[in-house]
Amino acid sequence: MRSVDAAPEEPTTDPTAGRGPLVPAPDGSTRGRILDVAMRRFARSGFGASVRAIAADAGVSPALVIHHFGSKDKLHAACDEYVLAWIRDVKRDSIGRAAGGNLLQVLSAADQYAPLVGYVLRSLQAGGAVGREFTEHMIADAEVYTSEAVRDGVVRPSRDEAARVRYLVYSALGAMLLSVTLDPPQDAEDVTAAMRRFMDELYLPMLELFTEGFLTTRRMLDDYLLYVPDPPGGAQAPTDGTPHDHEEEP
Amino acid sequence: MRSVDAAPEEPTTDPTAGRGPLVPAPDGSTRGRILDVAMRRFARSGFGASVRAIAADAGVSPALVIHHFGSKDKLHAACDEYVLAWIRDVKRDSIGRAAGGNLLQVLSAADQYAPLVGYVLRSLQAGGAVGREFTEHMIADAEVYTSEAVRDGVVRPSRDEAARVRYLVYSALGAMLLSVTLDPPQDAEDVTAAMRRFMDELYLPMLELFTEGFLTTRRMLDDYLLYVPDPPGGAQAPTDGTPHDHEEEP
DNA sequence: CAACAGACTAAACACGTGTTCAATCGGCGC
DNA sequence: GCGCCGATTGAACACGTGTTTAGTCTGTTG
Repeated sequence: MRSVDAAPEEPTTDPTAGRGPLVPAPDGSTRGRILDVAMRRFARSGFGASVRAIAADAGVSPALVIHHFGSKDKLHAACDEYVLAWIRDVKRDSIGRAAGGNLLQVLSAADQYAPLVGYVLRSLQAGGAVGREFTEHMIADAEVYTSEAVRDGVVRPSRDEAARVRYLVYSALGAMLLSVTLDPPQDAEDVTAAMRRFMDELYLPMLELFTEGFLTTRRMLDDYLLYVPDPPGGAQAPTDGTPHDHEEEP
Repeated sequence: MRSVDAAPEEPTTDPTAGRGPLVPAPDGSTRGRILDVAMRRFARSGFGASVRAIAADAGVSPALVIHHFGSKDKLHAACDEYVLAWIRDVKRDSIGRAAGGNLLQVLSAADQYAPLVGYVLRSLQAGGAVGREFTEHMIADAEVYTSEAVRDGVVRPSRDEAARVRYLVYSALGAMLLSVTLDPPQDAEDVTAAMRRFMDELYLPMLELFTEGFLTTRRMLDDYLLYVPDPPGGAQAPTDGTPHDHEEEP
């Protein structure tokens, strides 16, 4: 019997409610519910969250979560799989609609993804498997998008496409991570709001940098290219042949 | 950023080679020794390191470190002060020599700073006071340097200088943090080596982006500038929260 | 019904943690 | 000598942790 004398919280239930799409409805099983609240608790409090806290969230005894998952580490691993599957779903769906572009934007756009985003950030912070895999996903996607954009002529080619993509993803992801780490939202559920705020504030400088650059002179780049053995890829970049509007201010 | 304007010789320059005054010599006192090893242990193992481990490193009993510092939290605070003072010293010294430029570069150049760098990274990771203050230092410095560079005509002006500086610092710091988090050096003492490797690998795309930009068309930037209330001109901060949420294009 | 299986729990176990306590040791002033 | 005080310690305390154990309950199957 699940009388559970004191279950003060767990207002977050109502699993199959008229929620938006793409939130995995936990099946009726207790195991599924534990998995769901564990993932949310990890997202909110970090992976140091105690088994007892998770059990309380789910309204069960600590022994039961061990009974179902074997150990806390295995529960952690199960949560990792859970959010990776969730991410795959979101990605597949966002490919369907023309949204395409940036997974980060899609995720931060809807509050329903707050636990997902929180979990990913926690994993990035801890150097966990989910963080690593998420980064690889983003790099792989960005590689496709940039190569298309280069082909279409809206993005400049690079002397080392792989390195550029890695740099861009690391910068974007790292800046975001640093921002929410140094200035965390008081209500831990508002991580998506914090991300939107971050984007709103820093979108202009990013756009400026991407279209106008930062330096006015090519000297640093040319000097670097001069004395450094050229990078691996055979991809050549414009030396002077491709004229750019770069030369003056509007 | 490595300044390449000089002759094409590898950075054997190493502005701090052969001298040691920039690593604070712990005074003879046991308390000083404990503080020093505690800071190093925190840098190597994170702030979850146990008092017992620190005591073992210092060759004393756990009770003694509590006796000298009152509690683990106070020891943590003392370590924060310790590394902040250290950073101030490094900065003051690096201003003396023409190195000037980037604190990150100076710090990652010399292995003697490995504990300092490690500690700062741990603090950034944990959202601690040192991380926050270090970021503010970097932003303040970058503001000075960029304004000088803009005045000298080697850097383009921005529509929002403060936001740009913040964006650049967050990107650089965040990318670095993410890199060492996702791919940590096995020997935790080699964090400076990992940073140098990171810089070597990603310096080209950064330089490319800074001098040539990323996009070939101004459309995105112009569109953004069109429908967004123009950002404060006089180095002002963004207006407030929720200024212009979702709009639809006409 | 009896028997088995699995969900579930209360209580305890084993361990690591930060911290405290009482007691030494060693030097310095009187 | 005495007395005092800080440095230093081994042992314990109080607590939180993940996990185990023994047991109860419920449902299903023969």
